[in-house]
Amino acid sequence: MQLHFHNSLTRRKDAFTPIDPDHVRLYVCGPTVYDLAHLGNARPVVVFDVLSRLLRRVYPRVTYARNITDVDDKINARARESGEPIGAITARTTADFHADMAALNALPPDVEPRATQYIPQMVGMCQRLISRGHAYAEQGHVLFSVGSFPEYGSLSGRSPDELLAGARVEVAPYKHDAGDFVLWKPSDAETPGWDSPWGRGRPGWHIECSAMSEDILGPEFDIHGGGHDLIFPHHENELAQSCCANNTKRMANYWVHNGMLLVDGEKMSKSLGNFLTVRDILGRGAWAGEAFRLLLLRTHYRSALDYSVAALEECKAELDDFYAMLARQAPEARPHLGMVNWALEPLGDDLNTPLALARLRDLRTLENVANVGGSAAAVHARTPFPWVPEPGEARAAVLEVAKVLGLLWHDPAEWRQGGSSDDAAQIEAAIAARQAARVAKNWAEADRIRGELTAMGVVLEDTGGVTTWRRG
RNA sequence: GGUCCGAUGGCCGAGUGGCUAGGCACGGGACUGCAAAUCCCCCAACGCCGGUUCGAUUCCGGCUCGGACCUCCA
Repeated sequence: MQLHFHNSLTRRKDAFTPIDPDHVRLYVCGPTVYDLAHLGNARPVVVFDVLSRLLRRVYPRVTYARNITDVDDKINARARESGEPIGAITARTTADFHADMAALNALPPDVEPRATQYIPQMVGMCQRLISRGHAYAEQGHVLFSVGSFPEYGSLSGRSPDELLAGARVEVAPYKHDAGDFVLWKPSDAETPGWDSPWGRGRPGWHIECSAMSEDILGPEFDIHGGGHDLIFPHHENELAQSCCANNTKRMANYWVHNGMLLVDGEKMSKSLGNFLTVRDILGRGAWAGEAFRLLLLRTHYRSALDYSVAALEECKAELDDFYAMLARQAPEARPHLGMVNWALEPLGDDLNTPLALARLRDLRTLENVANVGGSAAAVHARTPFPWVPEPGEARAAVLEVAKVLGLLWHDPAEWRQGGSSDDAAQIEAAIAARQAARVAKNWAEADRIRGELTAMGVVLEDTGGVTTWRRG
């Protein structure tokens, strides 16, 4: 399967050619751990989770690295405000992040480096940059010299002149040039710091990503991912730091950026204060994590996505339909490789998850038709050939495709009947009583029992002579 | 102000130089004792103005509106 990705470097969709086809290397910018993850933070995690699953399906070996930034002035500020020690803040927030992302079924990356473990590498990178003439030390700071790197601005499509013209901050006195950015900065006694050739200090502009990606993936790797808002200055600076320190051309060959999550048409961000945490969503019920994951995947990753509760509930209803199919008895079967590949094919075209989901629905319809009856003429018109599966075959294909999307991981019975499960026996007894009434053609009694169950929030489904139930 | 991205039916959302996805909602039907579940059918769209073309929702230009970035940001 030939993959294609939109590459921010070239601003077009490029065929993906790994540096080493036997080992694909992916780096994604992870969280700064000072607060709970909000919905916007979850988007890149889920998007690149699908990307990494796809890569693993296509290539024999994939290394996916995603950092934890646990040294940052936002963390320092939070510690000052709350009085909580920095280490406690970062440890707790990291654990919360892991739990929240697991609830979205995002697999852990292969490597999850922490900035505090890479201070020597960052210092070393600063030294290399200075010795190569790309950085200078001034008043305890180390600054990157933008003028030393003619390609600066190529990722974000800006010329250095434009960048200076648009600069809206005052130029610090220790900068030789207004566009220069801080790689290392001094720490006072109250601020965390490490010894360095320039005195006690701490990392500046996300040099940790450059140091860690080089250490783990090498000076040049395949894909660098993150949110669209990171292109400038974050990734532009990373690229400059890494290329100049390592004397390489690109750092990463493909730069992949996800669009922003919006709420009421505006970016969800901590600085705007309009954010909802992942935990807020998860609190809506056991279904909410998967519903939110589906919500993220039903829009193409590069588009803006406007969050709403109505959309989340629509996703829940759609998952109900999938789990209704999965809960039905069907023989074990092997997935039909041709149909699975047909459904997954859109993912190779710049991760077109909405189209893959449309095909997943078609596979669901085929299973329903095989199981419950009906016609699938409309589906057959779309599929590569009119596949008429035996019961269980399309179901197996659905699960295979869902694995790459990271969906449908719940137990179907648990999804449908979970929650307050202590009344399950009572419900089963009522269903048996109703069935007896139906056999006796005592419709009034059968409907009375069904009415009682409806009042309890239980929905009956009499499919194929078998009565199953779910919570409505 | 500069750079970039987007605008598709009631809502969400793919895609394509002609054959015009999919979902939700609405309406109709099949099935069912009645429902539910399931299946089928129907519905309706490409922001505005020009240009290129036999033909434009798709390509080009302009405009309007929305969003992102311009040294905190996923």
